[in-house]
Amino acid sequence: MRISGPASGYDGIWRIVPEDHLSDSMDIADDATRPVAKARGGRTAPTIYDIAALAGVNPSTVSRALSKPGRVSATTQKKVEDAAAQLHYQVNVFARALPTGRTNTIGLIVSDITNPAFFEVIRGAEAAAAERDYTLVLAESAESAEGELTAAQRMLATVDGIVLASPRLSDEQIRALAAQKPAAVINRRVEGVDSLVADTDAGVTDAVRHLASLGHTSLAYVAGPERSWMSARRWESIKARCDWSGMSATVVASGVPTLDGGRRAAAAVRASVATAVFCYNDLMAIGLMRELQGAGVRIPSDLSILGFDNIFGSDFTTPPLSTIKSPLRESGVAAVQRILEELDQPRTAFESPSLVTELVLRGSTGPVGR
Amino acid sequence: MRISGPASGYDGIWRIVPEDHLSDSMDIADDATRPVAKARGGRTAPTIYDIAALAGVNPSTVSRALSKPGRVSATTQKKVEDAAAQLHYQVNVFARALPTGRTNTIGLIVSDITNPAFFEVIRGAEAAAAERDYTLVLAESAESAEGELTAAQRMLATVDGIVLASPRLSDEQIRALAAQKPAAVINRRVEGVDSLVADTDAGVTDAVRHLASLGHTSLAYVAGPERSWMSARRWESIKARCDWSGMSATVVASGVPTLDGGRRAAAAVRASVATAVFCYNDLMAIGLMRELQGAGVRIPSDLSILGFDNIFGSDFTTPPLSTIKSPLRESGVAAVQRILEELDQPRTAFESPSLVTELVLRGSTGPVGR
DNA sequence: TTGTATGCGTTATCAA
DNA sequence: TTGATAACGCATACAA
Repeated sequence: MRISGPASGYDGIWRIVPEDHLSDSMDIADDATRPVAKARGGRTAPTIYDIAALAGVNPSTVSRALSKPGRVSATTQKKVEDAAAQLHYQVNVFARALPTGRTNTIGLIVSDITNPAFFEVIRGAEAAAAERDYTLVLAESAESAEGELTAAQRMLATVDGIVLASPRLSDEQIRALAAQKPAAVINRRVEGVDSLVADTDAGVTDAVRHLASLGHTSLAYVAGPERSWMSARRWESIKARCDWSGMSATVVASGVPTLDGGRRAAAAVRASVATAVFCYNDLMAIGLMRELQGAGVRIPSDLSILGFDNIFGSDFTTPPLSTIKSPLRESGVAAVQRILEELDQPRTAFESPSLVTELVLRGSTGPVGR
Repeated sequence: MRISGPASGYDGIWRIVPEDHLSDSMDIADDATRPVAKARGGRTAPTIYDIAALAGVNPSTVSRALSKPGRVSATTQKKVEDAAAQLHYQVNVFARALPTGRTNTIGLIVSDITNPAFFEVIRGAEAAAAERDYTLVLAESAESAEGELTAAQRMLATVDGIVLASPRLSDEQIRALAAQKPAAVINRRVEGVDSLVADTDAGVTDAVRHLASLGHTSLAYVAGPERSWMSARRWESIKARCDWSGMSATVVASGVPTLDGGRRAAAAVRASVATAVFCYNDLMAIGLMRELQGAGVRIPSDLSILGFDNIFGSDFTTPPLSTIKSPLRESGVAAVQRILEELDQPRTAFESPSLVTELVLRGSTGPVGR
């Protein structure tokens, strides 16, 4: 059991501060030396008491003026704002969080911070949060369900709501998390929890049709992690489409959704009869392609390869990777917007936005060889 | 001027939560439903008062037992810990930060969260922070000096120390920041501020020697942002080495340190007489290479290209990029360790660790053509 | 070693 | 509309 104390005060949290989109409303650029609470020089930050004294009103009035505009007369509102500006007042987030429990912060947990697939999810979520003056809080679970749960649990103590991107947790665990604070899940459907899931069928249908037109009749799927809901969905979608088209499809391997996972699937892929292979994501597709090319396999003439997501770098390869693009940014935006909605008025009905995938044809797919 | 209030409560901060390295000391994996402060169900988190009541001691004793081990008798220490464990107690970070001003948090500002070059800096910094039970806080400045200053300024209010990676700020601004709380700078030398800078000469020397042995006599350098201290350093290093070797070297362009910045430098590179070109970073090198290849230039037979950093994806290209690897992770680790040192005992002398670059030869460099 | 009392900066409740 | 005052949870100076 974890207890507090210096040796366990670490809550495993990183934070990221993007450029302030409200910069037009500030002028601190010429003054990097105004006081910060408990700063080095011993100077202390101005409080609402200082503002109150300067404006000639009560501190509680200052609090109202600054946090609940409209609950105070126009004249005192101005007096307070002027005084606050003059003192370079900045609210103490700790003091505010203490009585309210609110931090104007939303958590986002991704499984791997170095996976470019999450770039856009993060940026989308950040933009949606910033739009409403909220702060985004990221978590990395290192592809481990256990790490994910502890990260989420800790995060929950300091955020107003939480977004889980491609979680590895069980449905039950996710529901338990969602019971505590507003939550949303990306890339996975969980009964009873607001879920943002892209329609993979659209992209897969186009991809299979494309492969069929190229003469392929035997496909393979290099699966992602066993616990990945989305990996299962992608396989289902591929299988269904192949059945419909009269093509054969098999799962050849399963592993970590990284470059290395893709490399390790190379042997199994070569052993199969497939002439075209889908990979769970672009990272695996690139790893597979490079491993195969190293062994003399020509892409796409000997084998066609397709990925999912369309990440940074997927067009660096030779040939550039054909892939099924996911609405990553849109998912991040929608998830945060949903949390914000719940925060504004709890218990409103969730209406999932339409999120569609799209086939991006580049060079790694071609006519069936020989 | 910025004032507090709901419409401006956003402090532009994201947070990232990595897997907890202390997971062996906890057992919450089977219990995702214990109370969180101000949770949905209305349940409230246990406080030191609850622990005090259960252990039969005073709350202040609980506080001491949990935050300053050794200042309390062994028996009460155990009583308190047991009670805390039984209640699943988790310290309220806001309440702790209020009187102390300490958050056990260290800030890190990078210019672009999607630049893979920062992956290792981030992971290194995170690891060093986690090692000491500190939390890492990230900031993105979007390559803008102004955004960087506001991000840093805000971050300063909630962290114990700050790390600036490749900052675009002026030396003066950086010093002003460092005057407020412990600070460290990565990839740049700032007088009066602890700086972590890799020795570029080592890698450059090897690279120029390598190019000379391949018959090159005329080099070019595609510079990074004008305000980039490191870009200037790299150019100096290249120029000095070329002078020494009797080779000519020119700066052909300057721009944003991204794929696009590299692409835009293509025309200038073609117009130059150089047969080998260094780029400020791998991102630019890849952008340049792809743009050139699209125009029919063969790499490396028509032109040799070198990058800096050795980022994710730099080996995806054809040919794979030759580059000068930077000690990214080590820089992140060292910067955080330095901050921690300052926090432990202020005003200790700073001893910079040795950080060396290294030439990584791949396929983008070859014998001078024709 | 432990208990008492007070402060940290803000919000919220209640009167005026 | 505004002012006085009591939480919020923890740390700490001081007293015992």
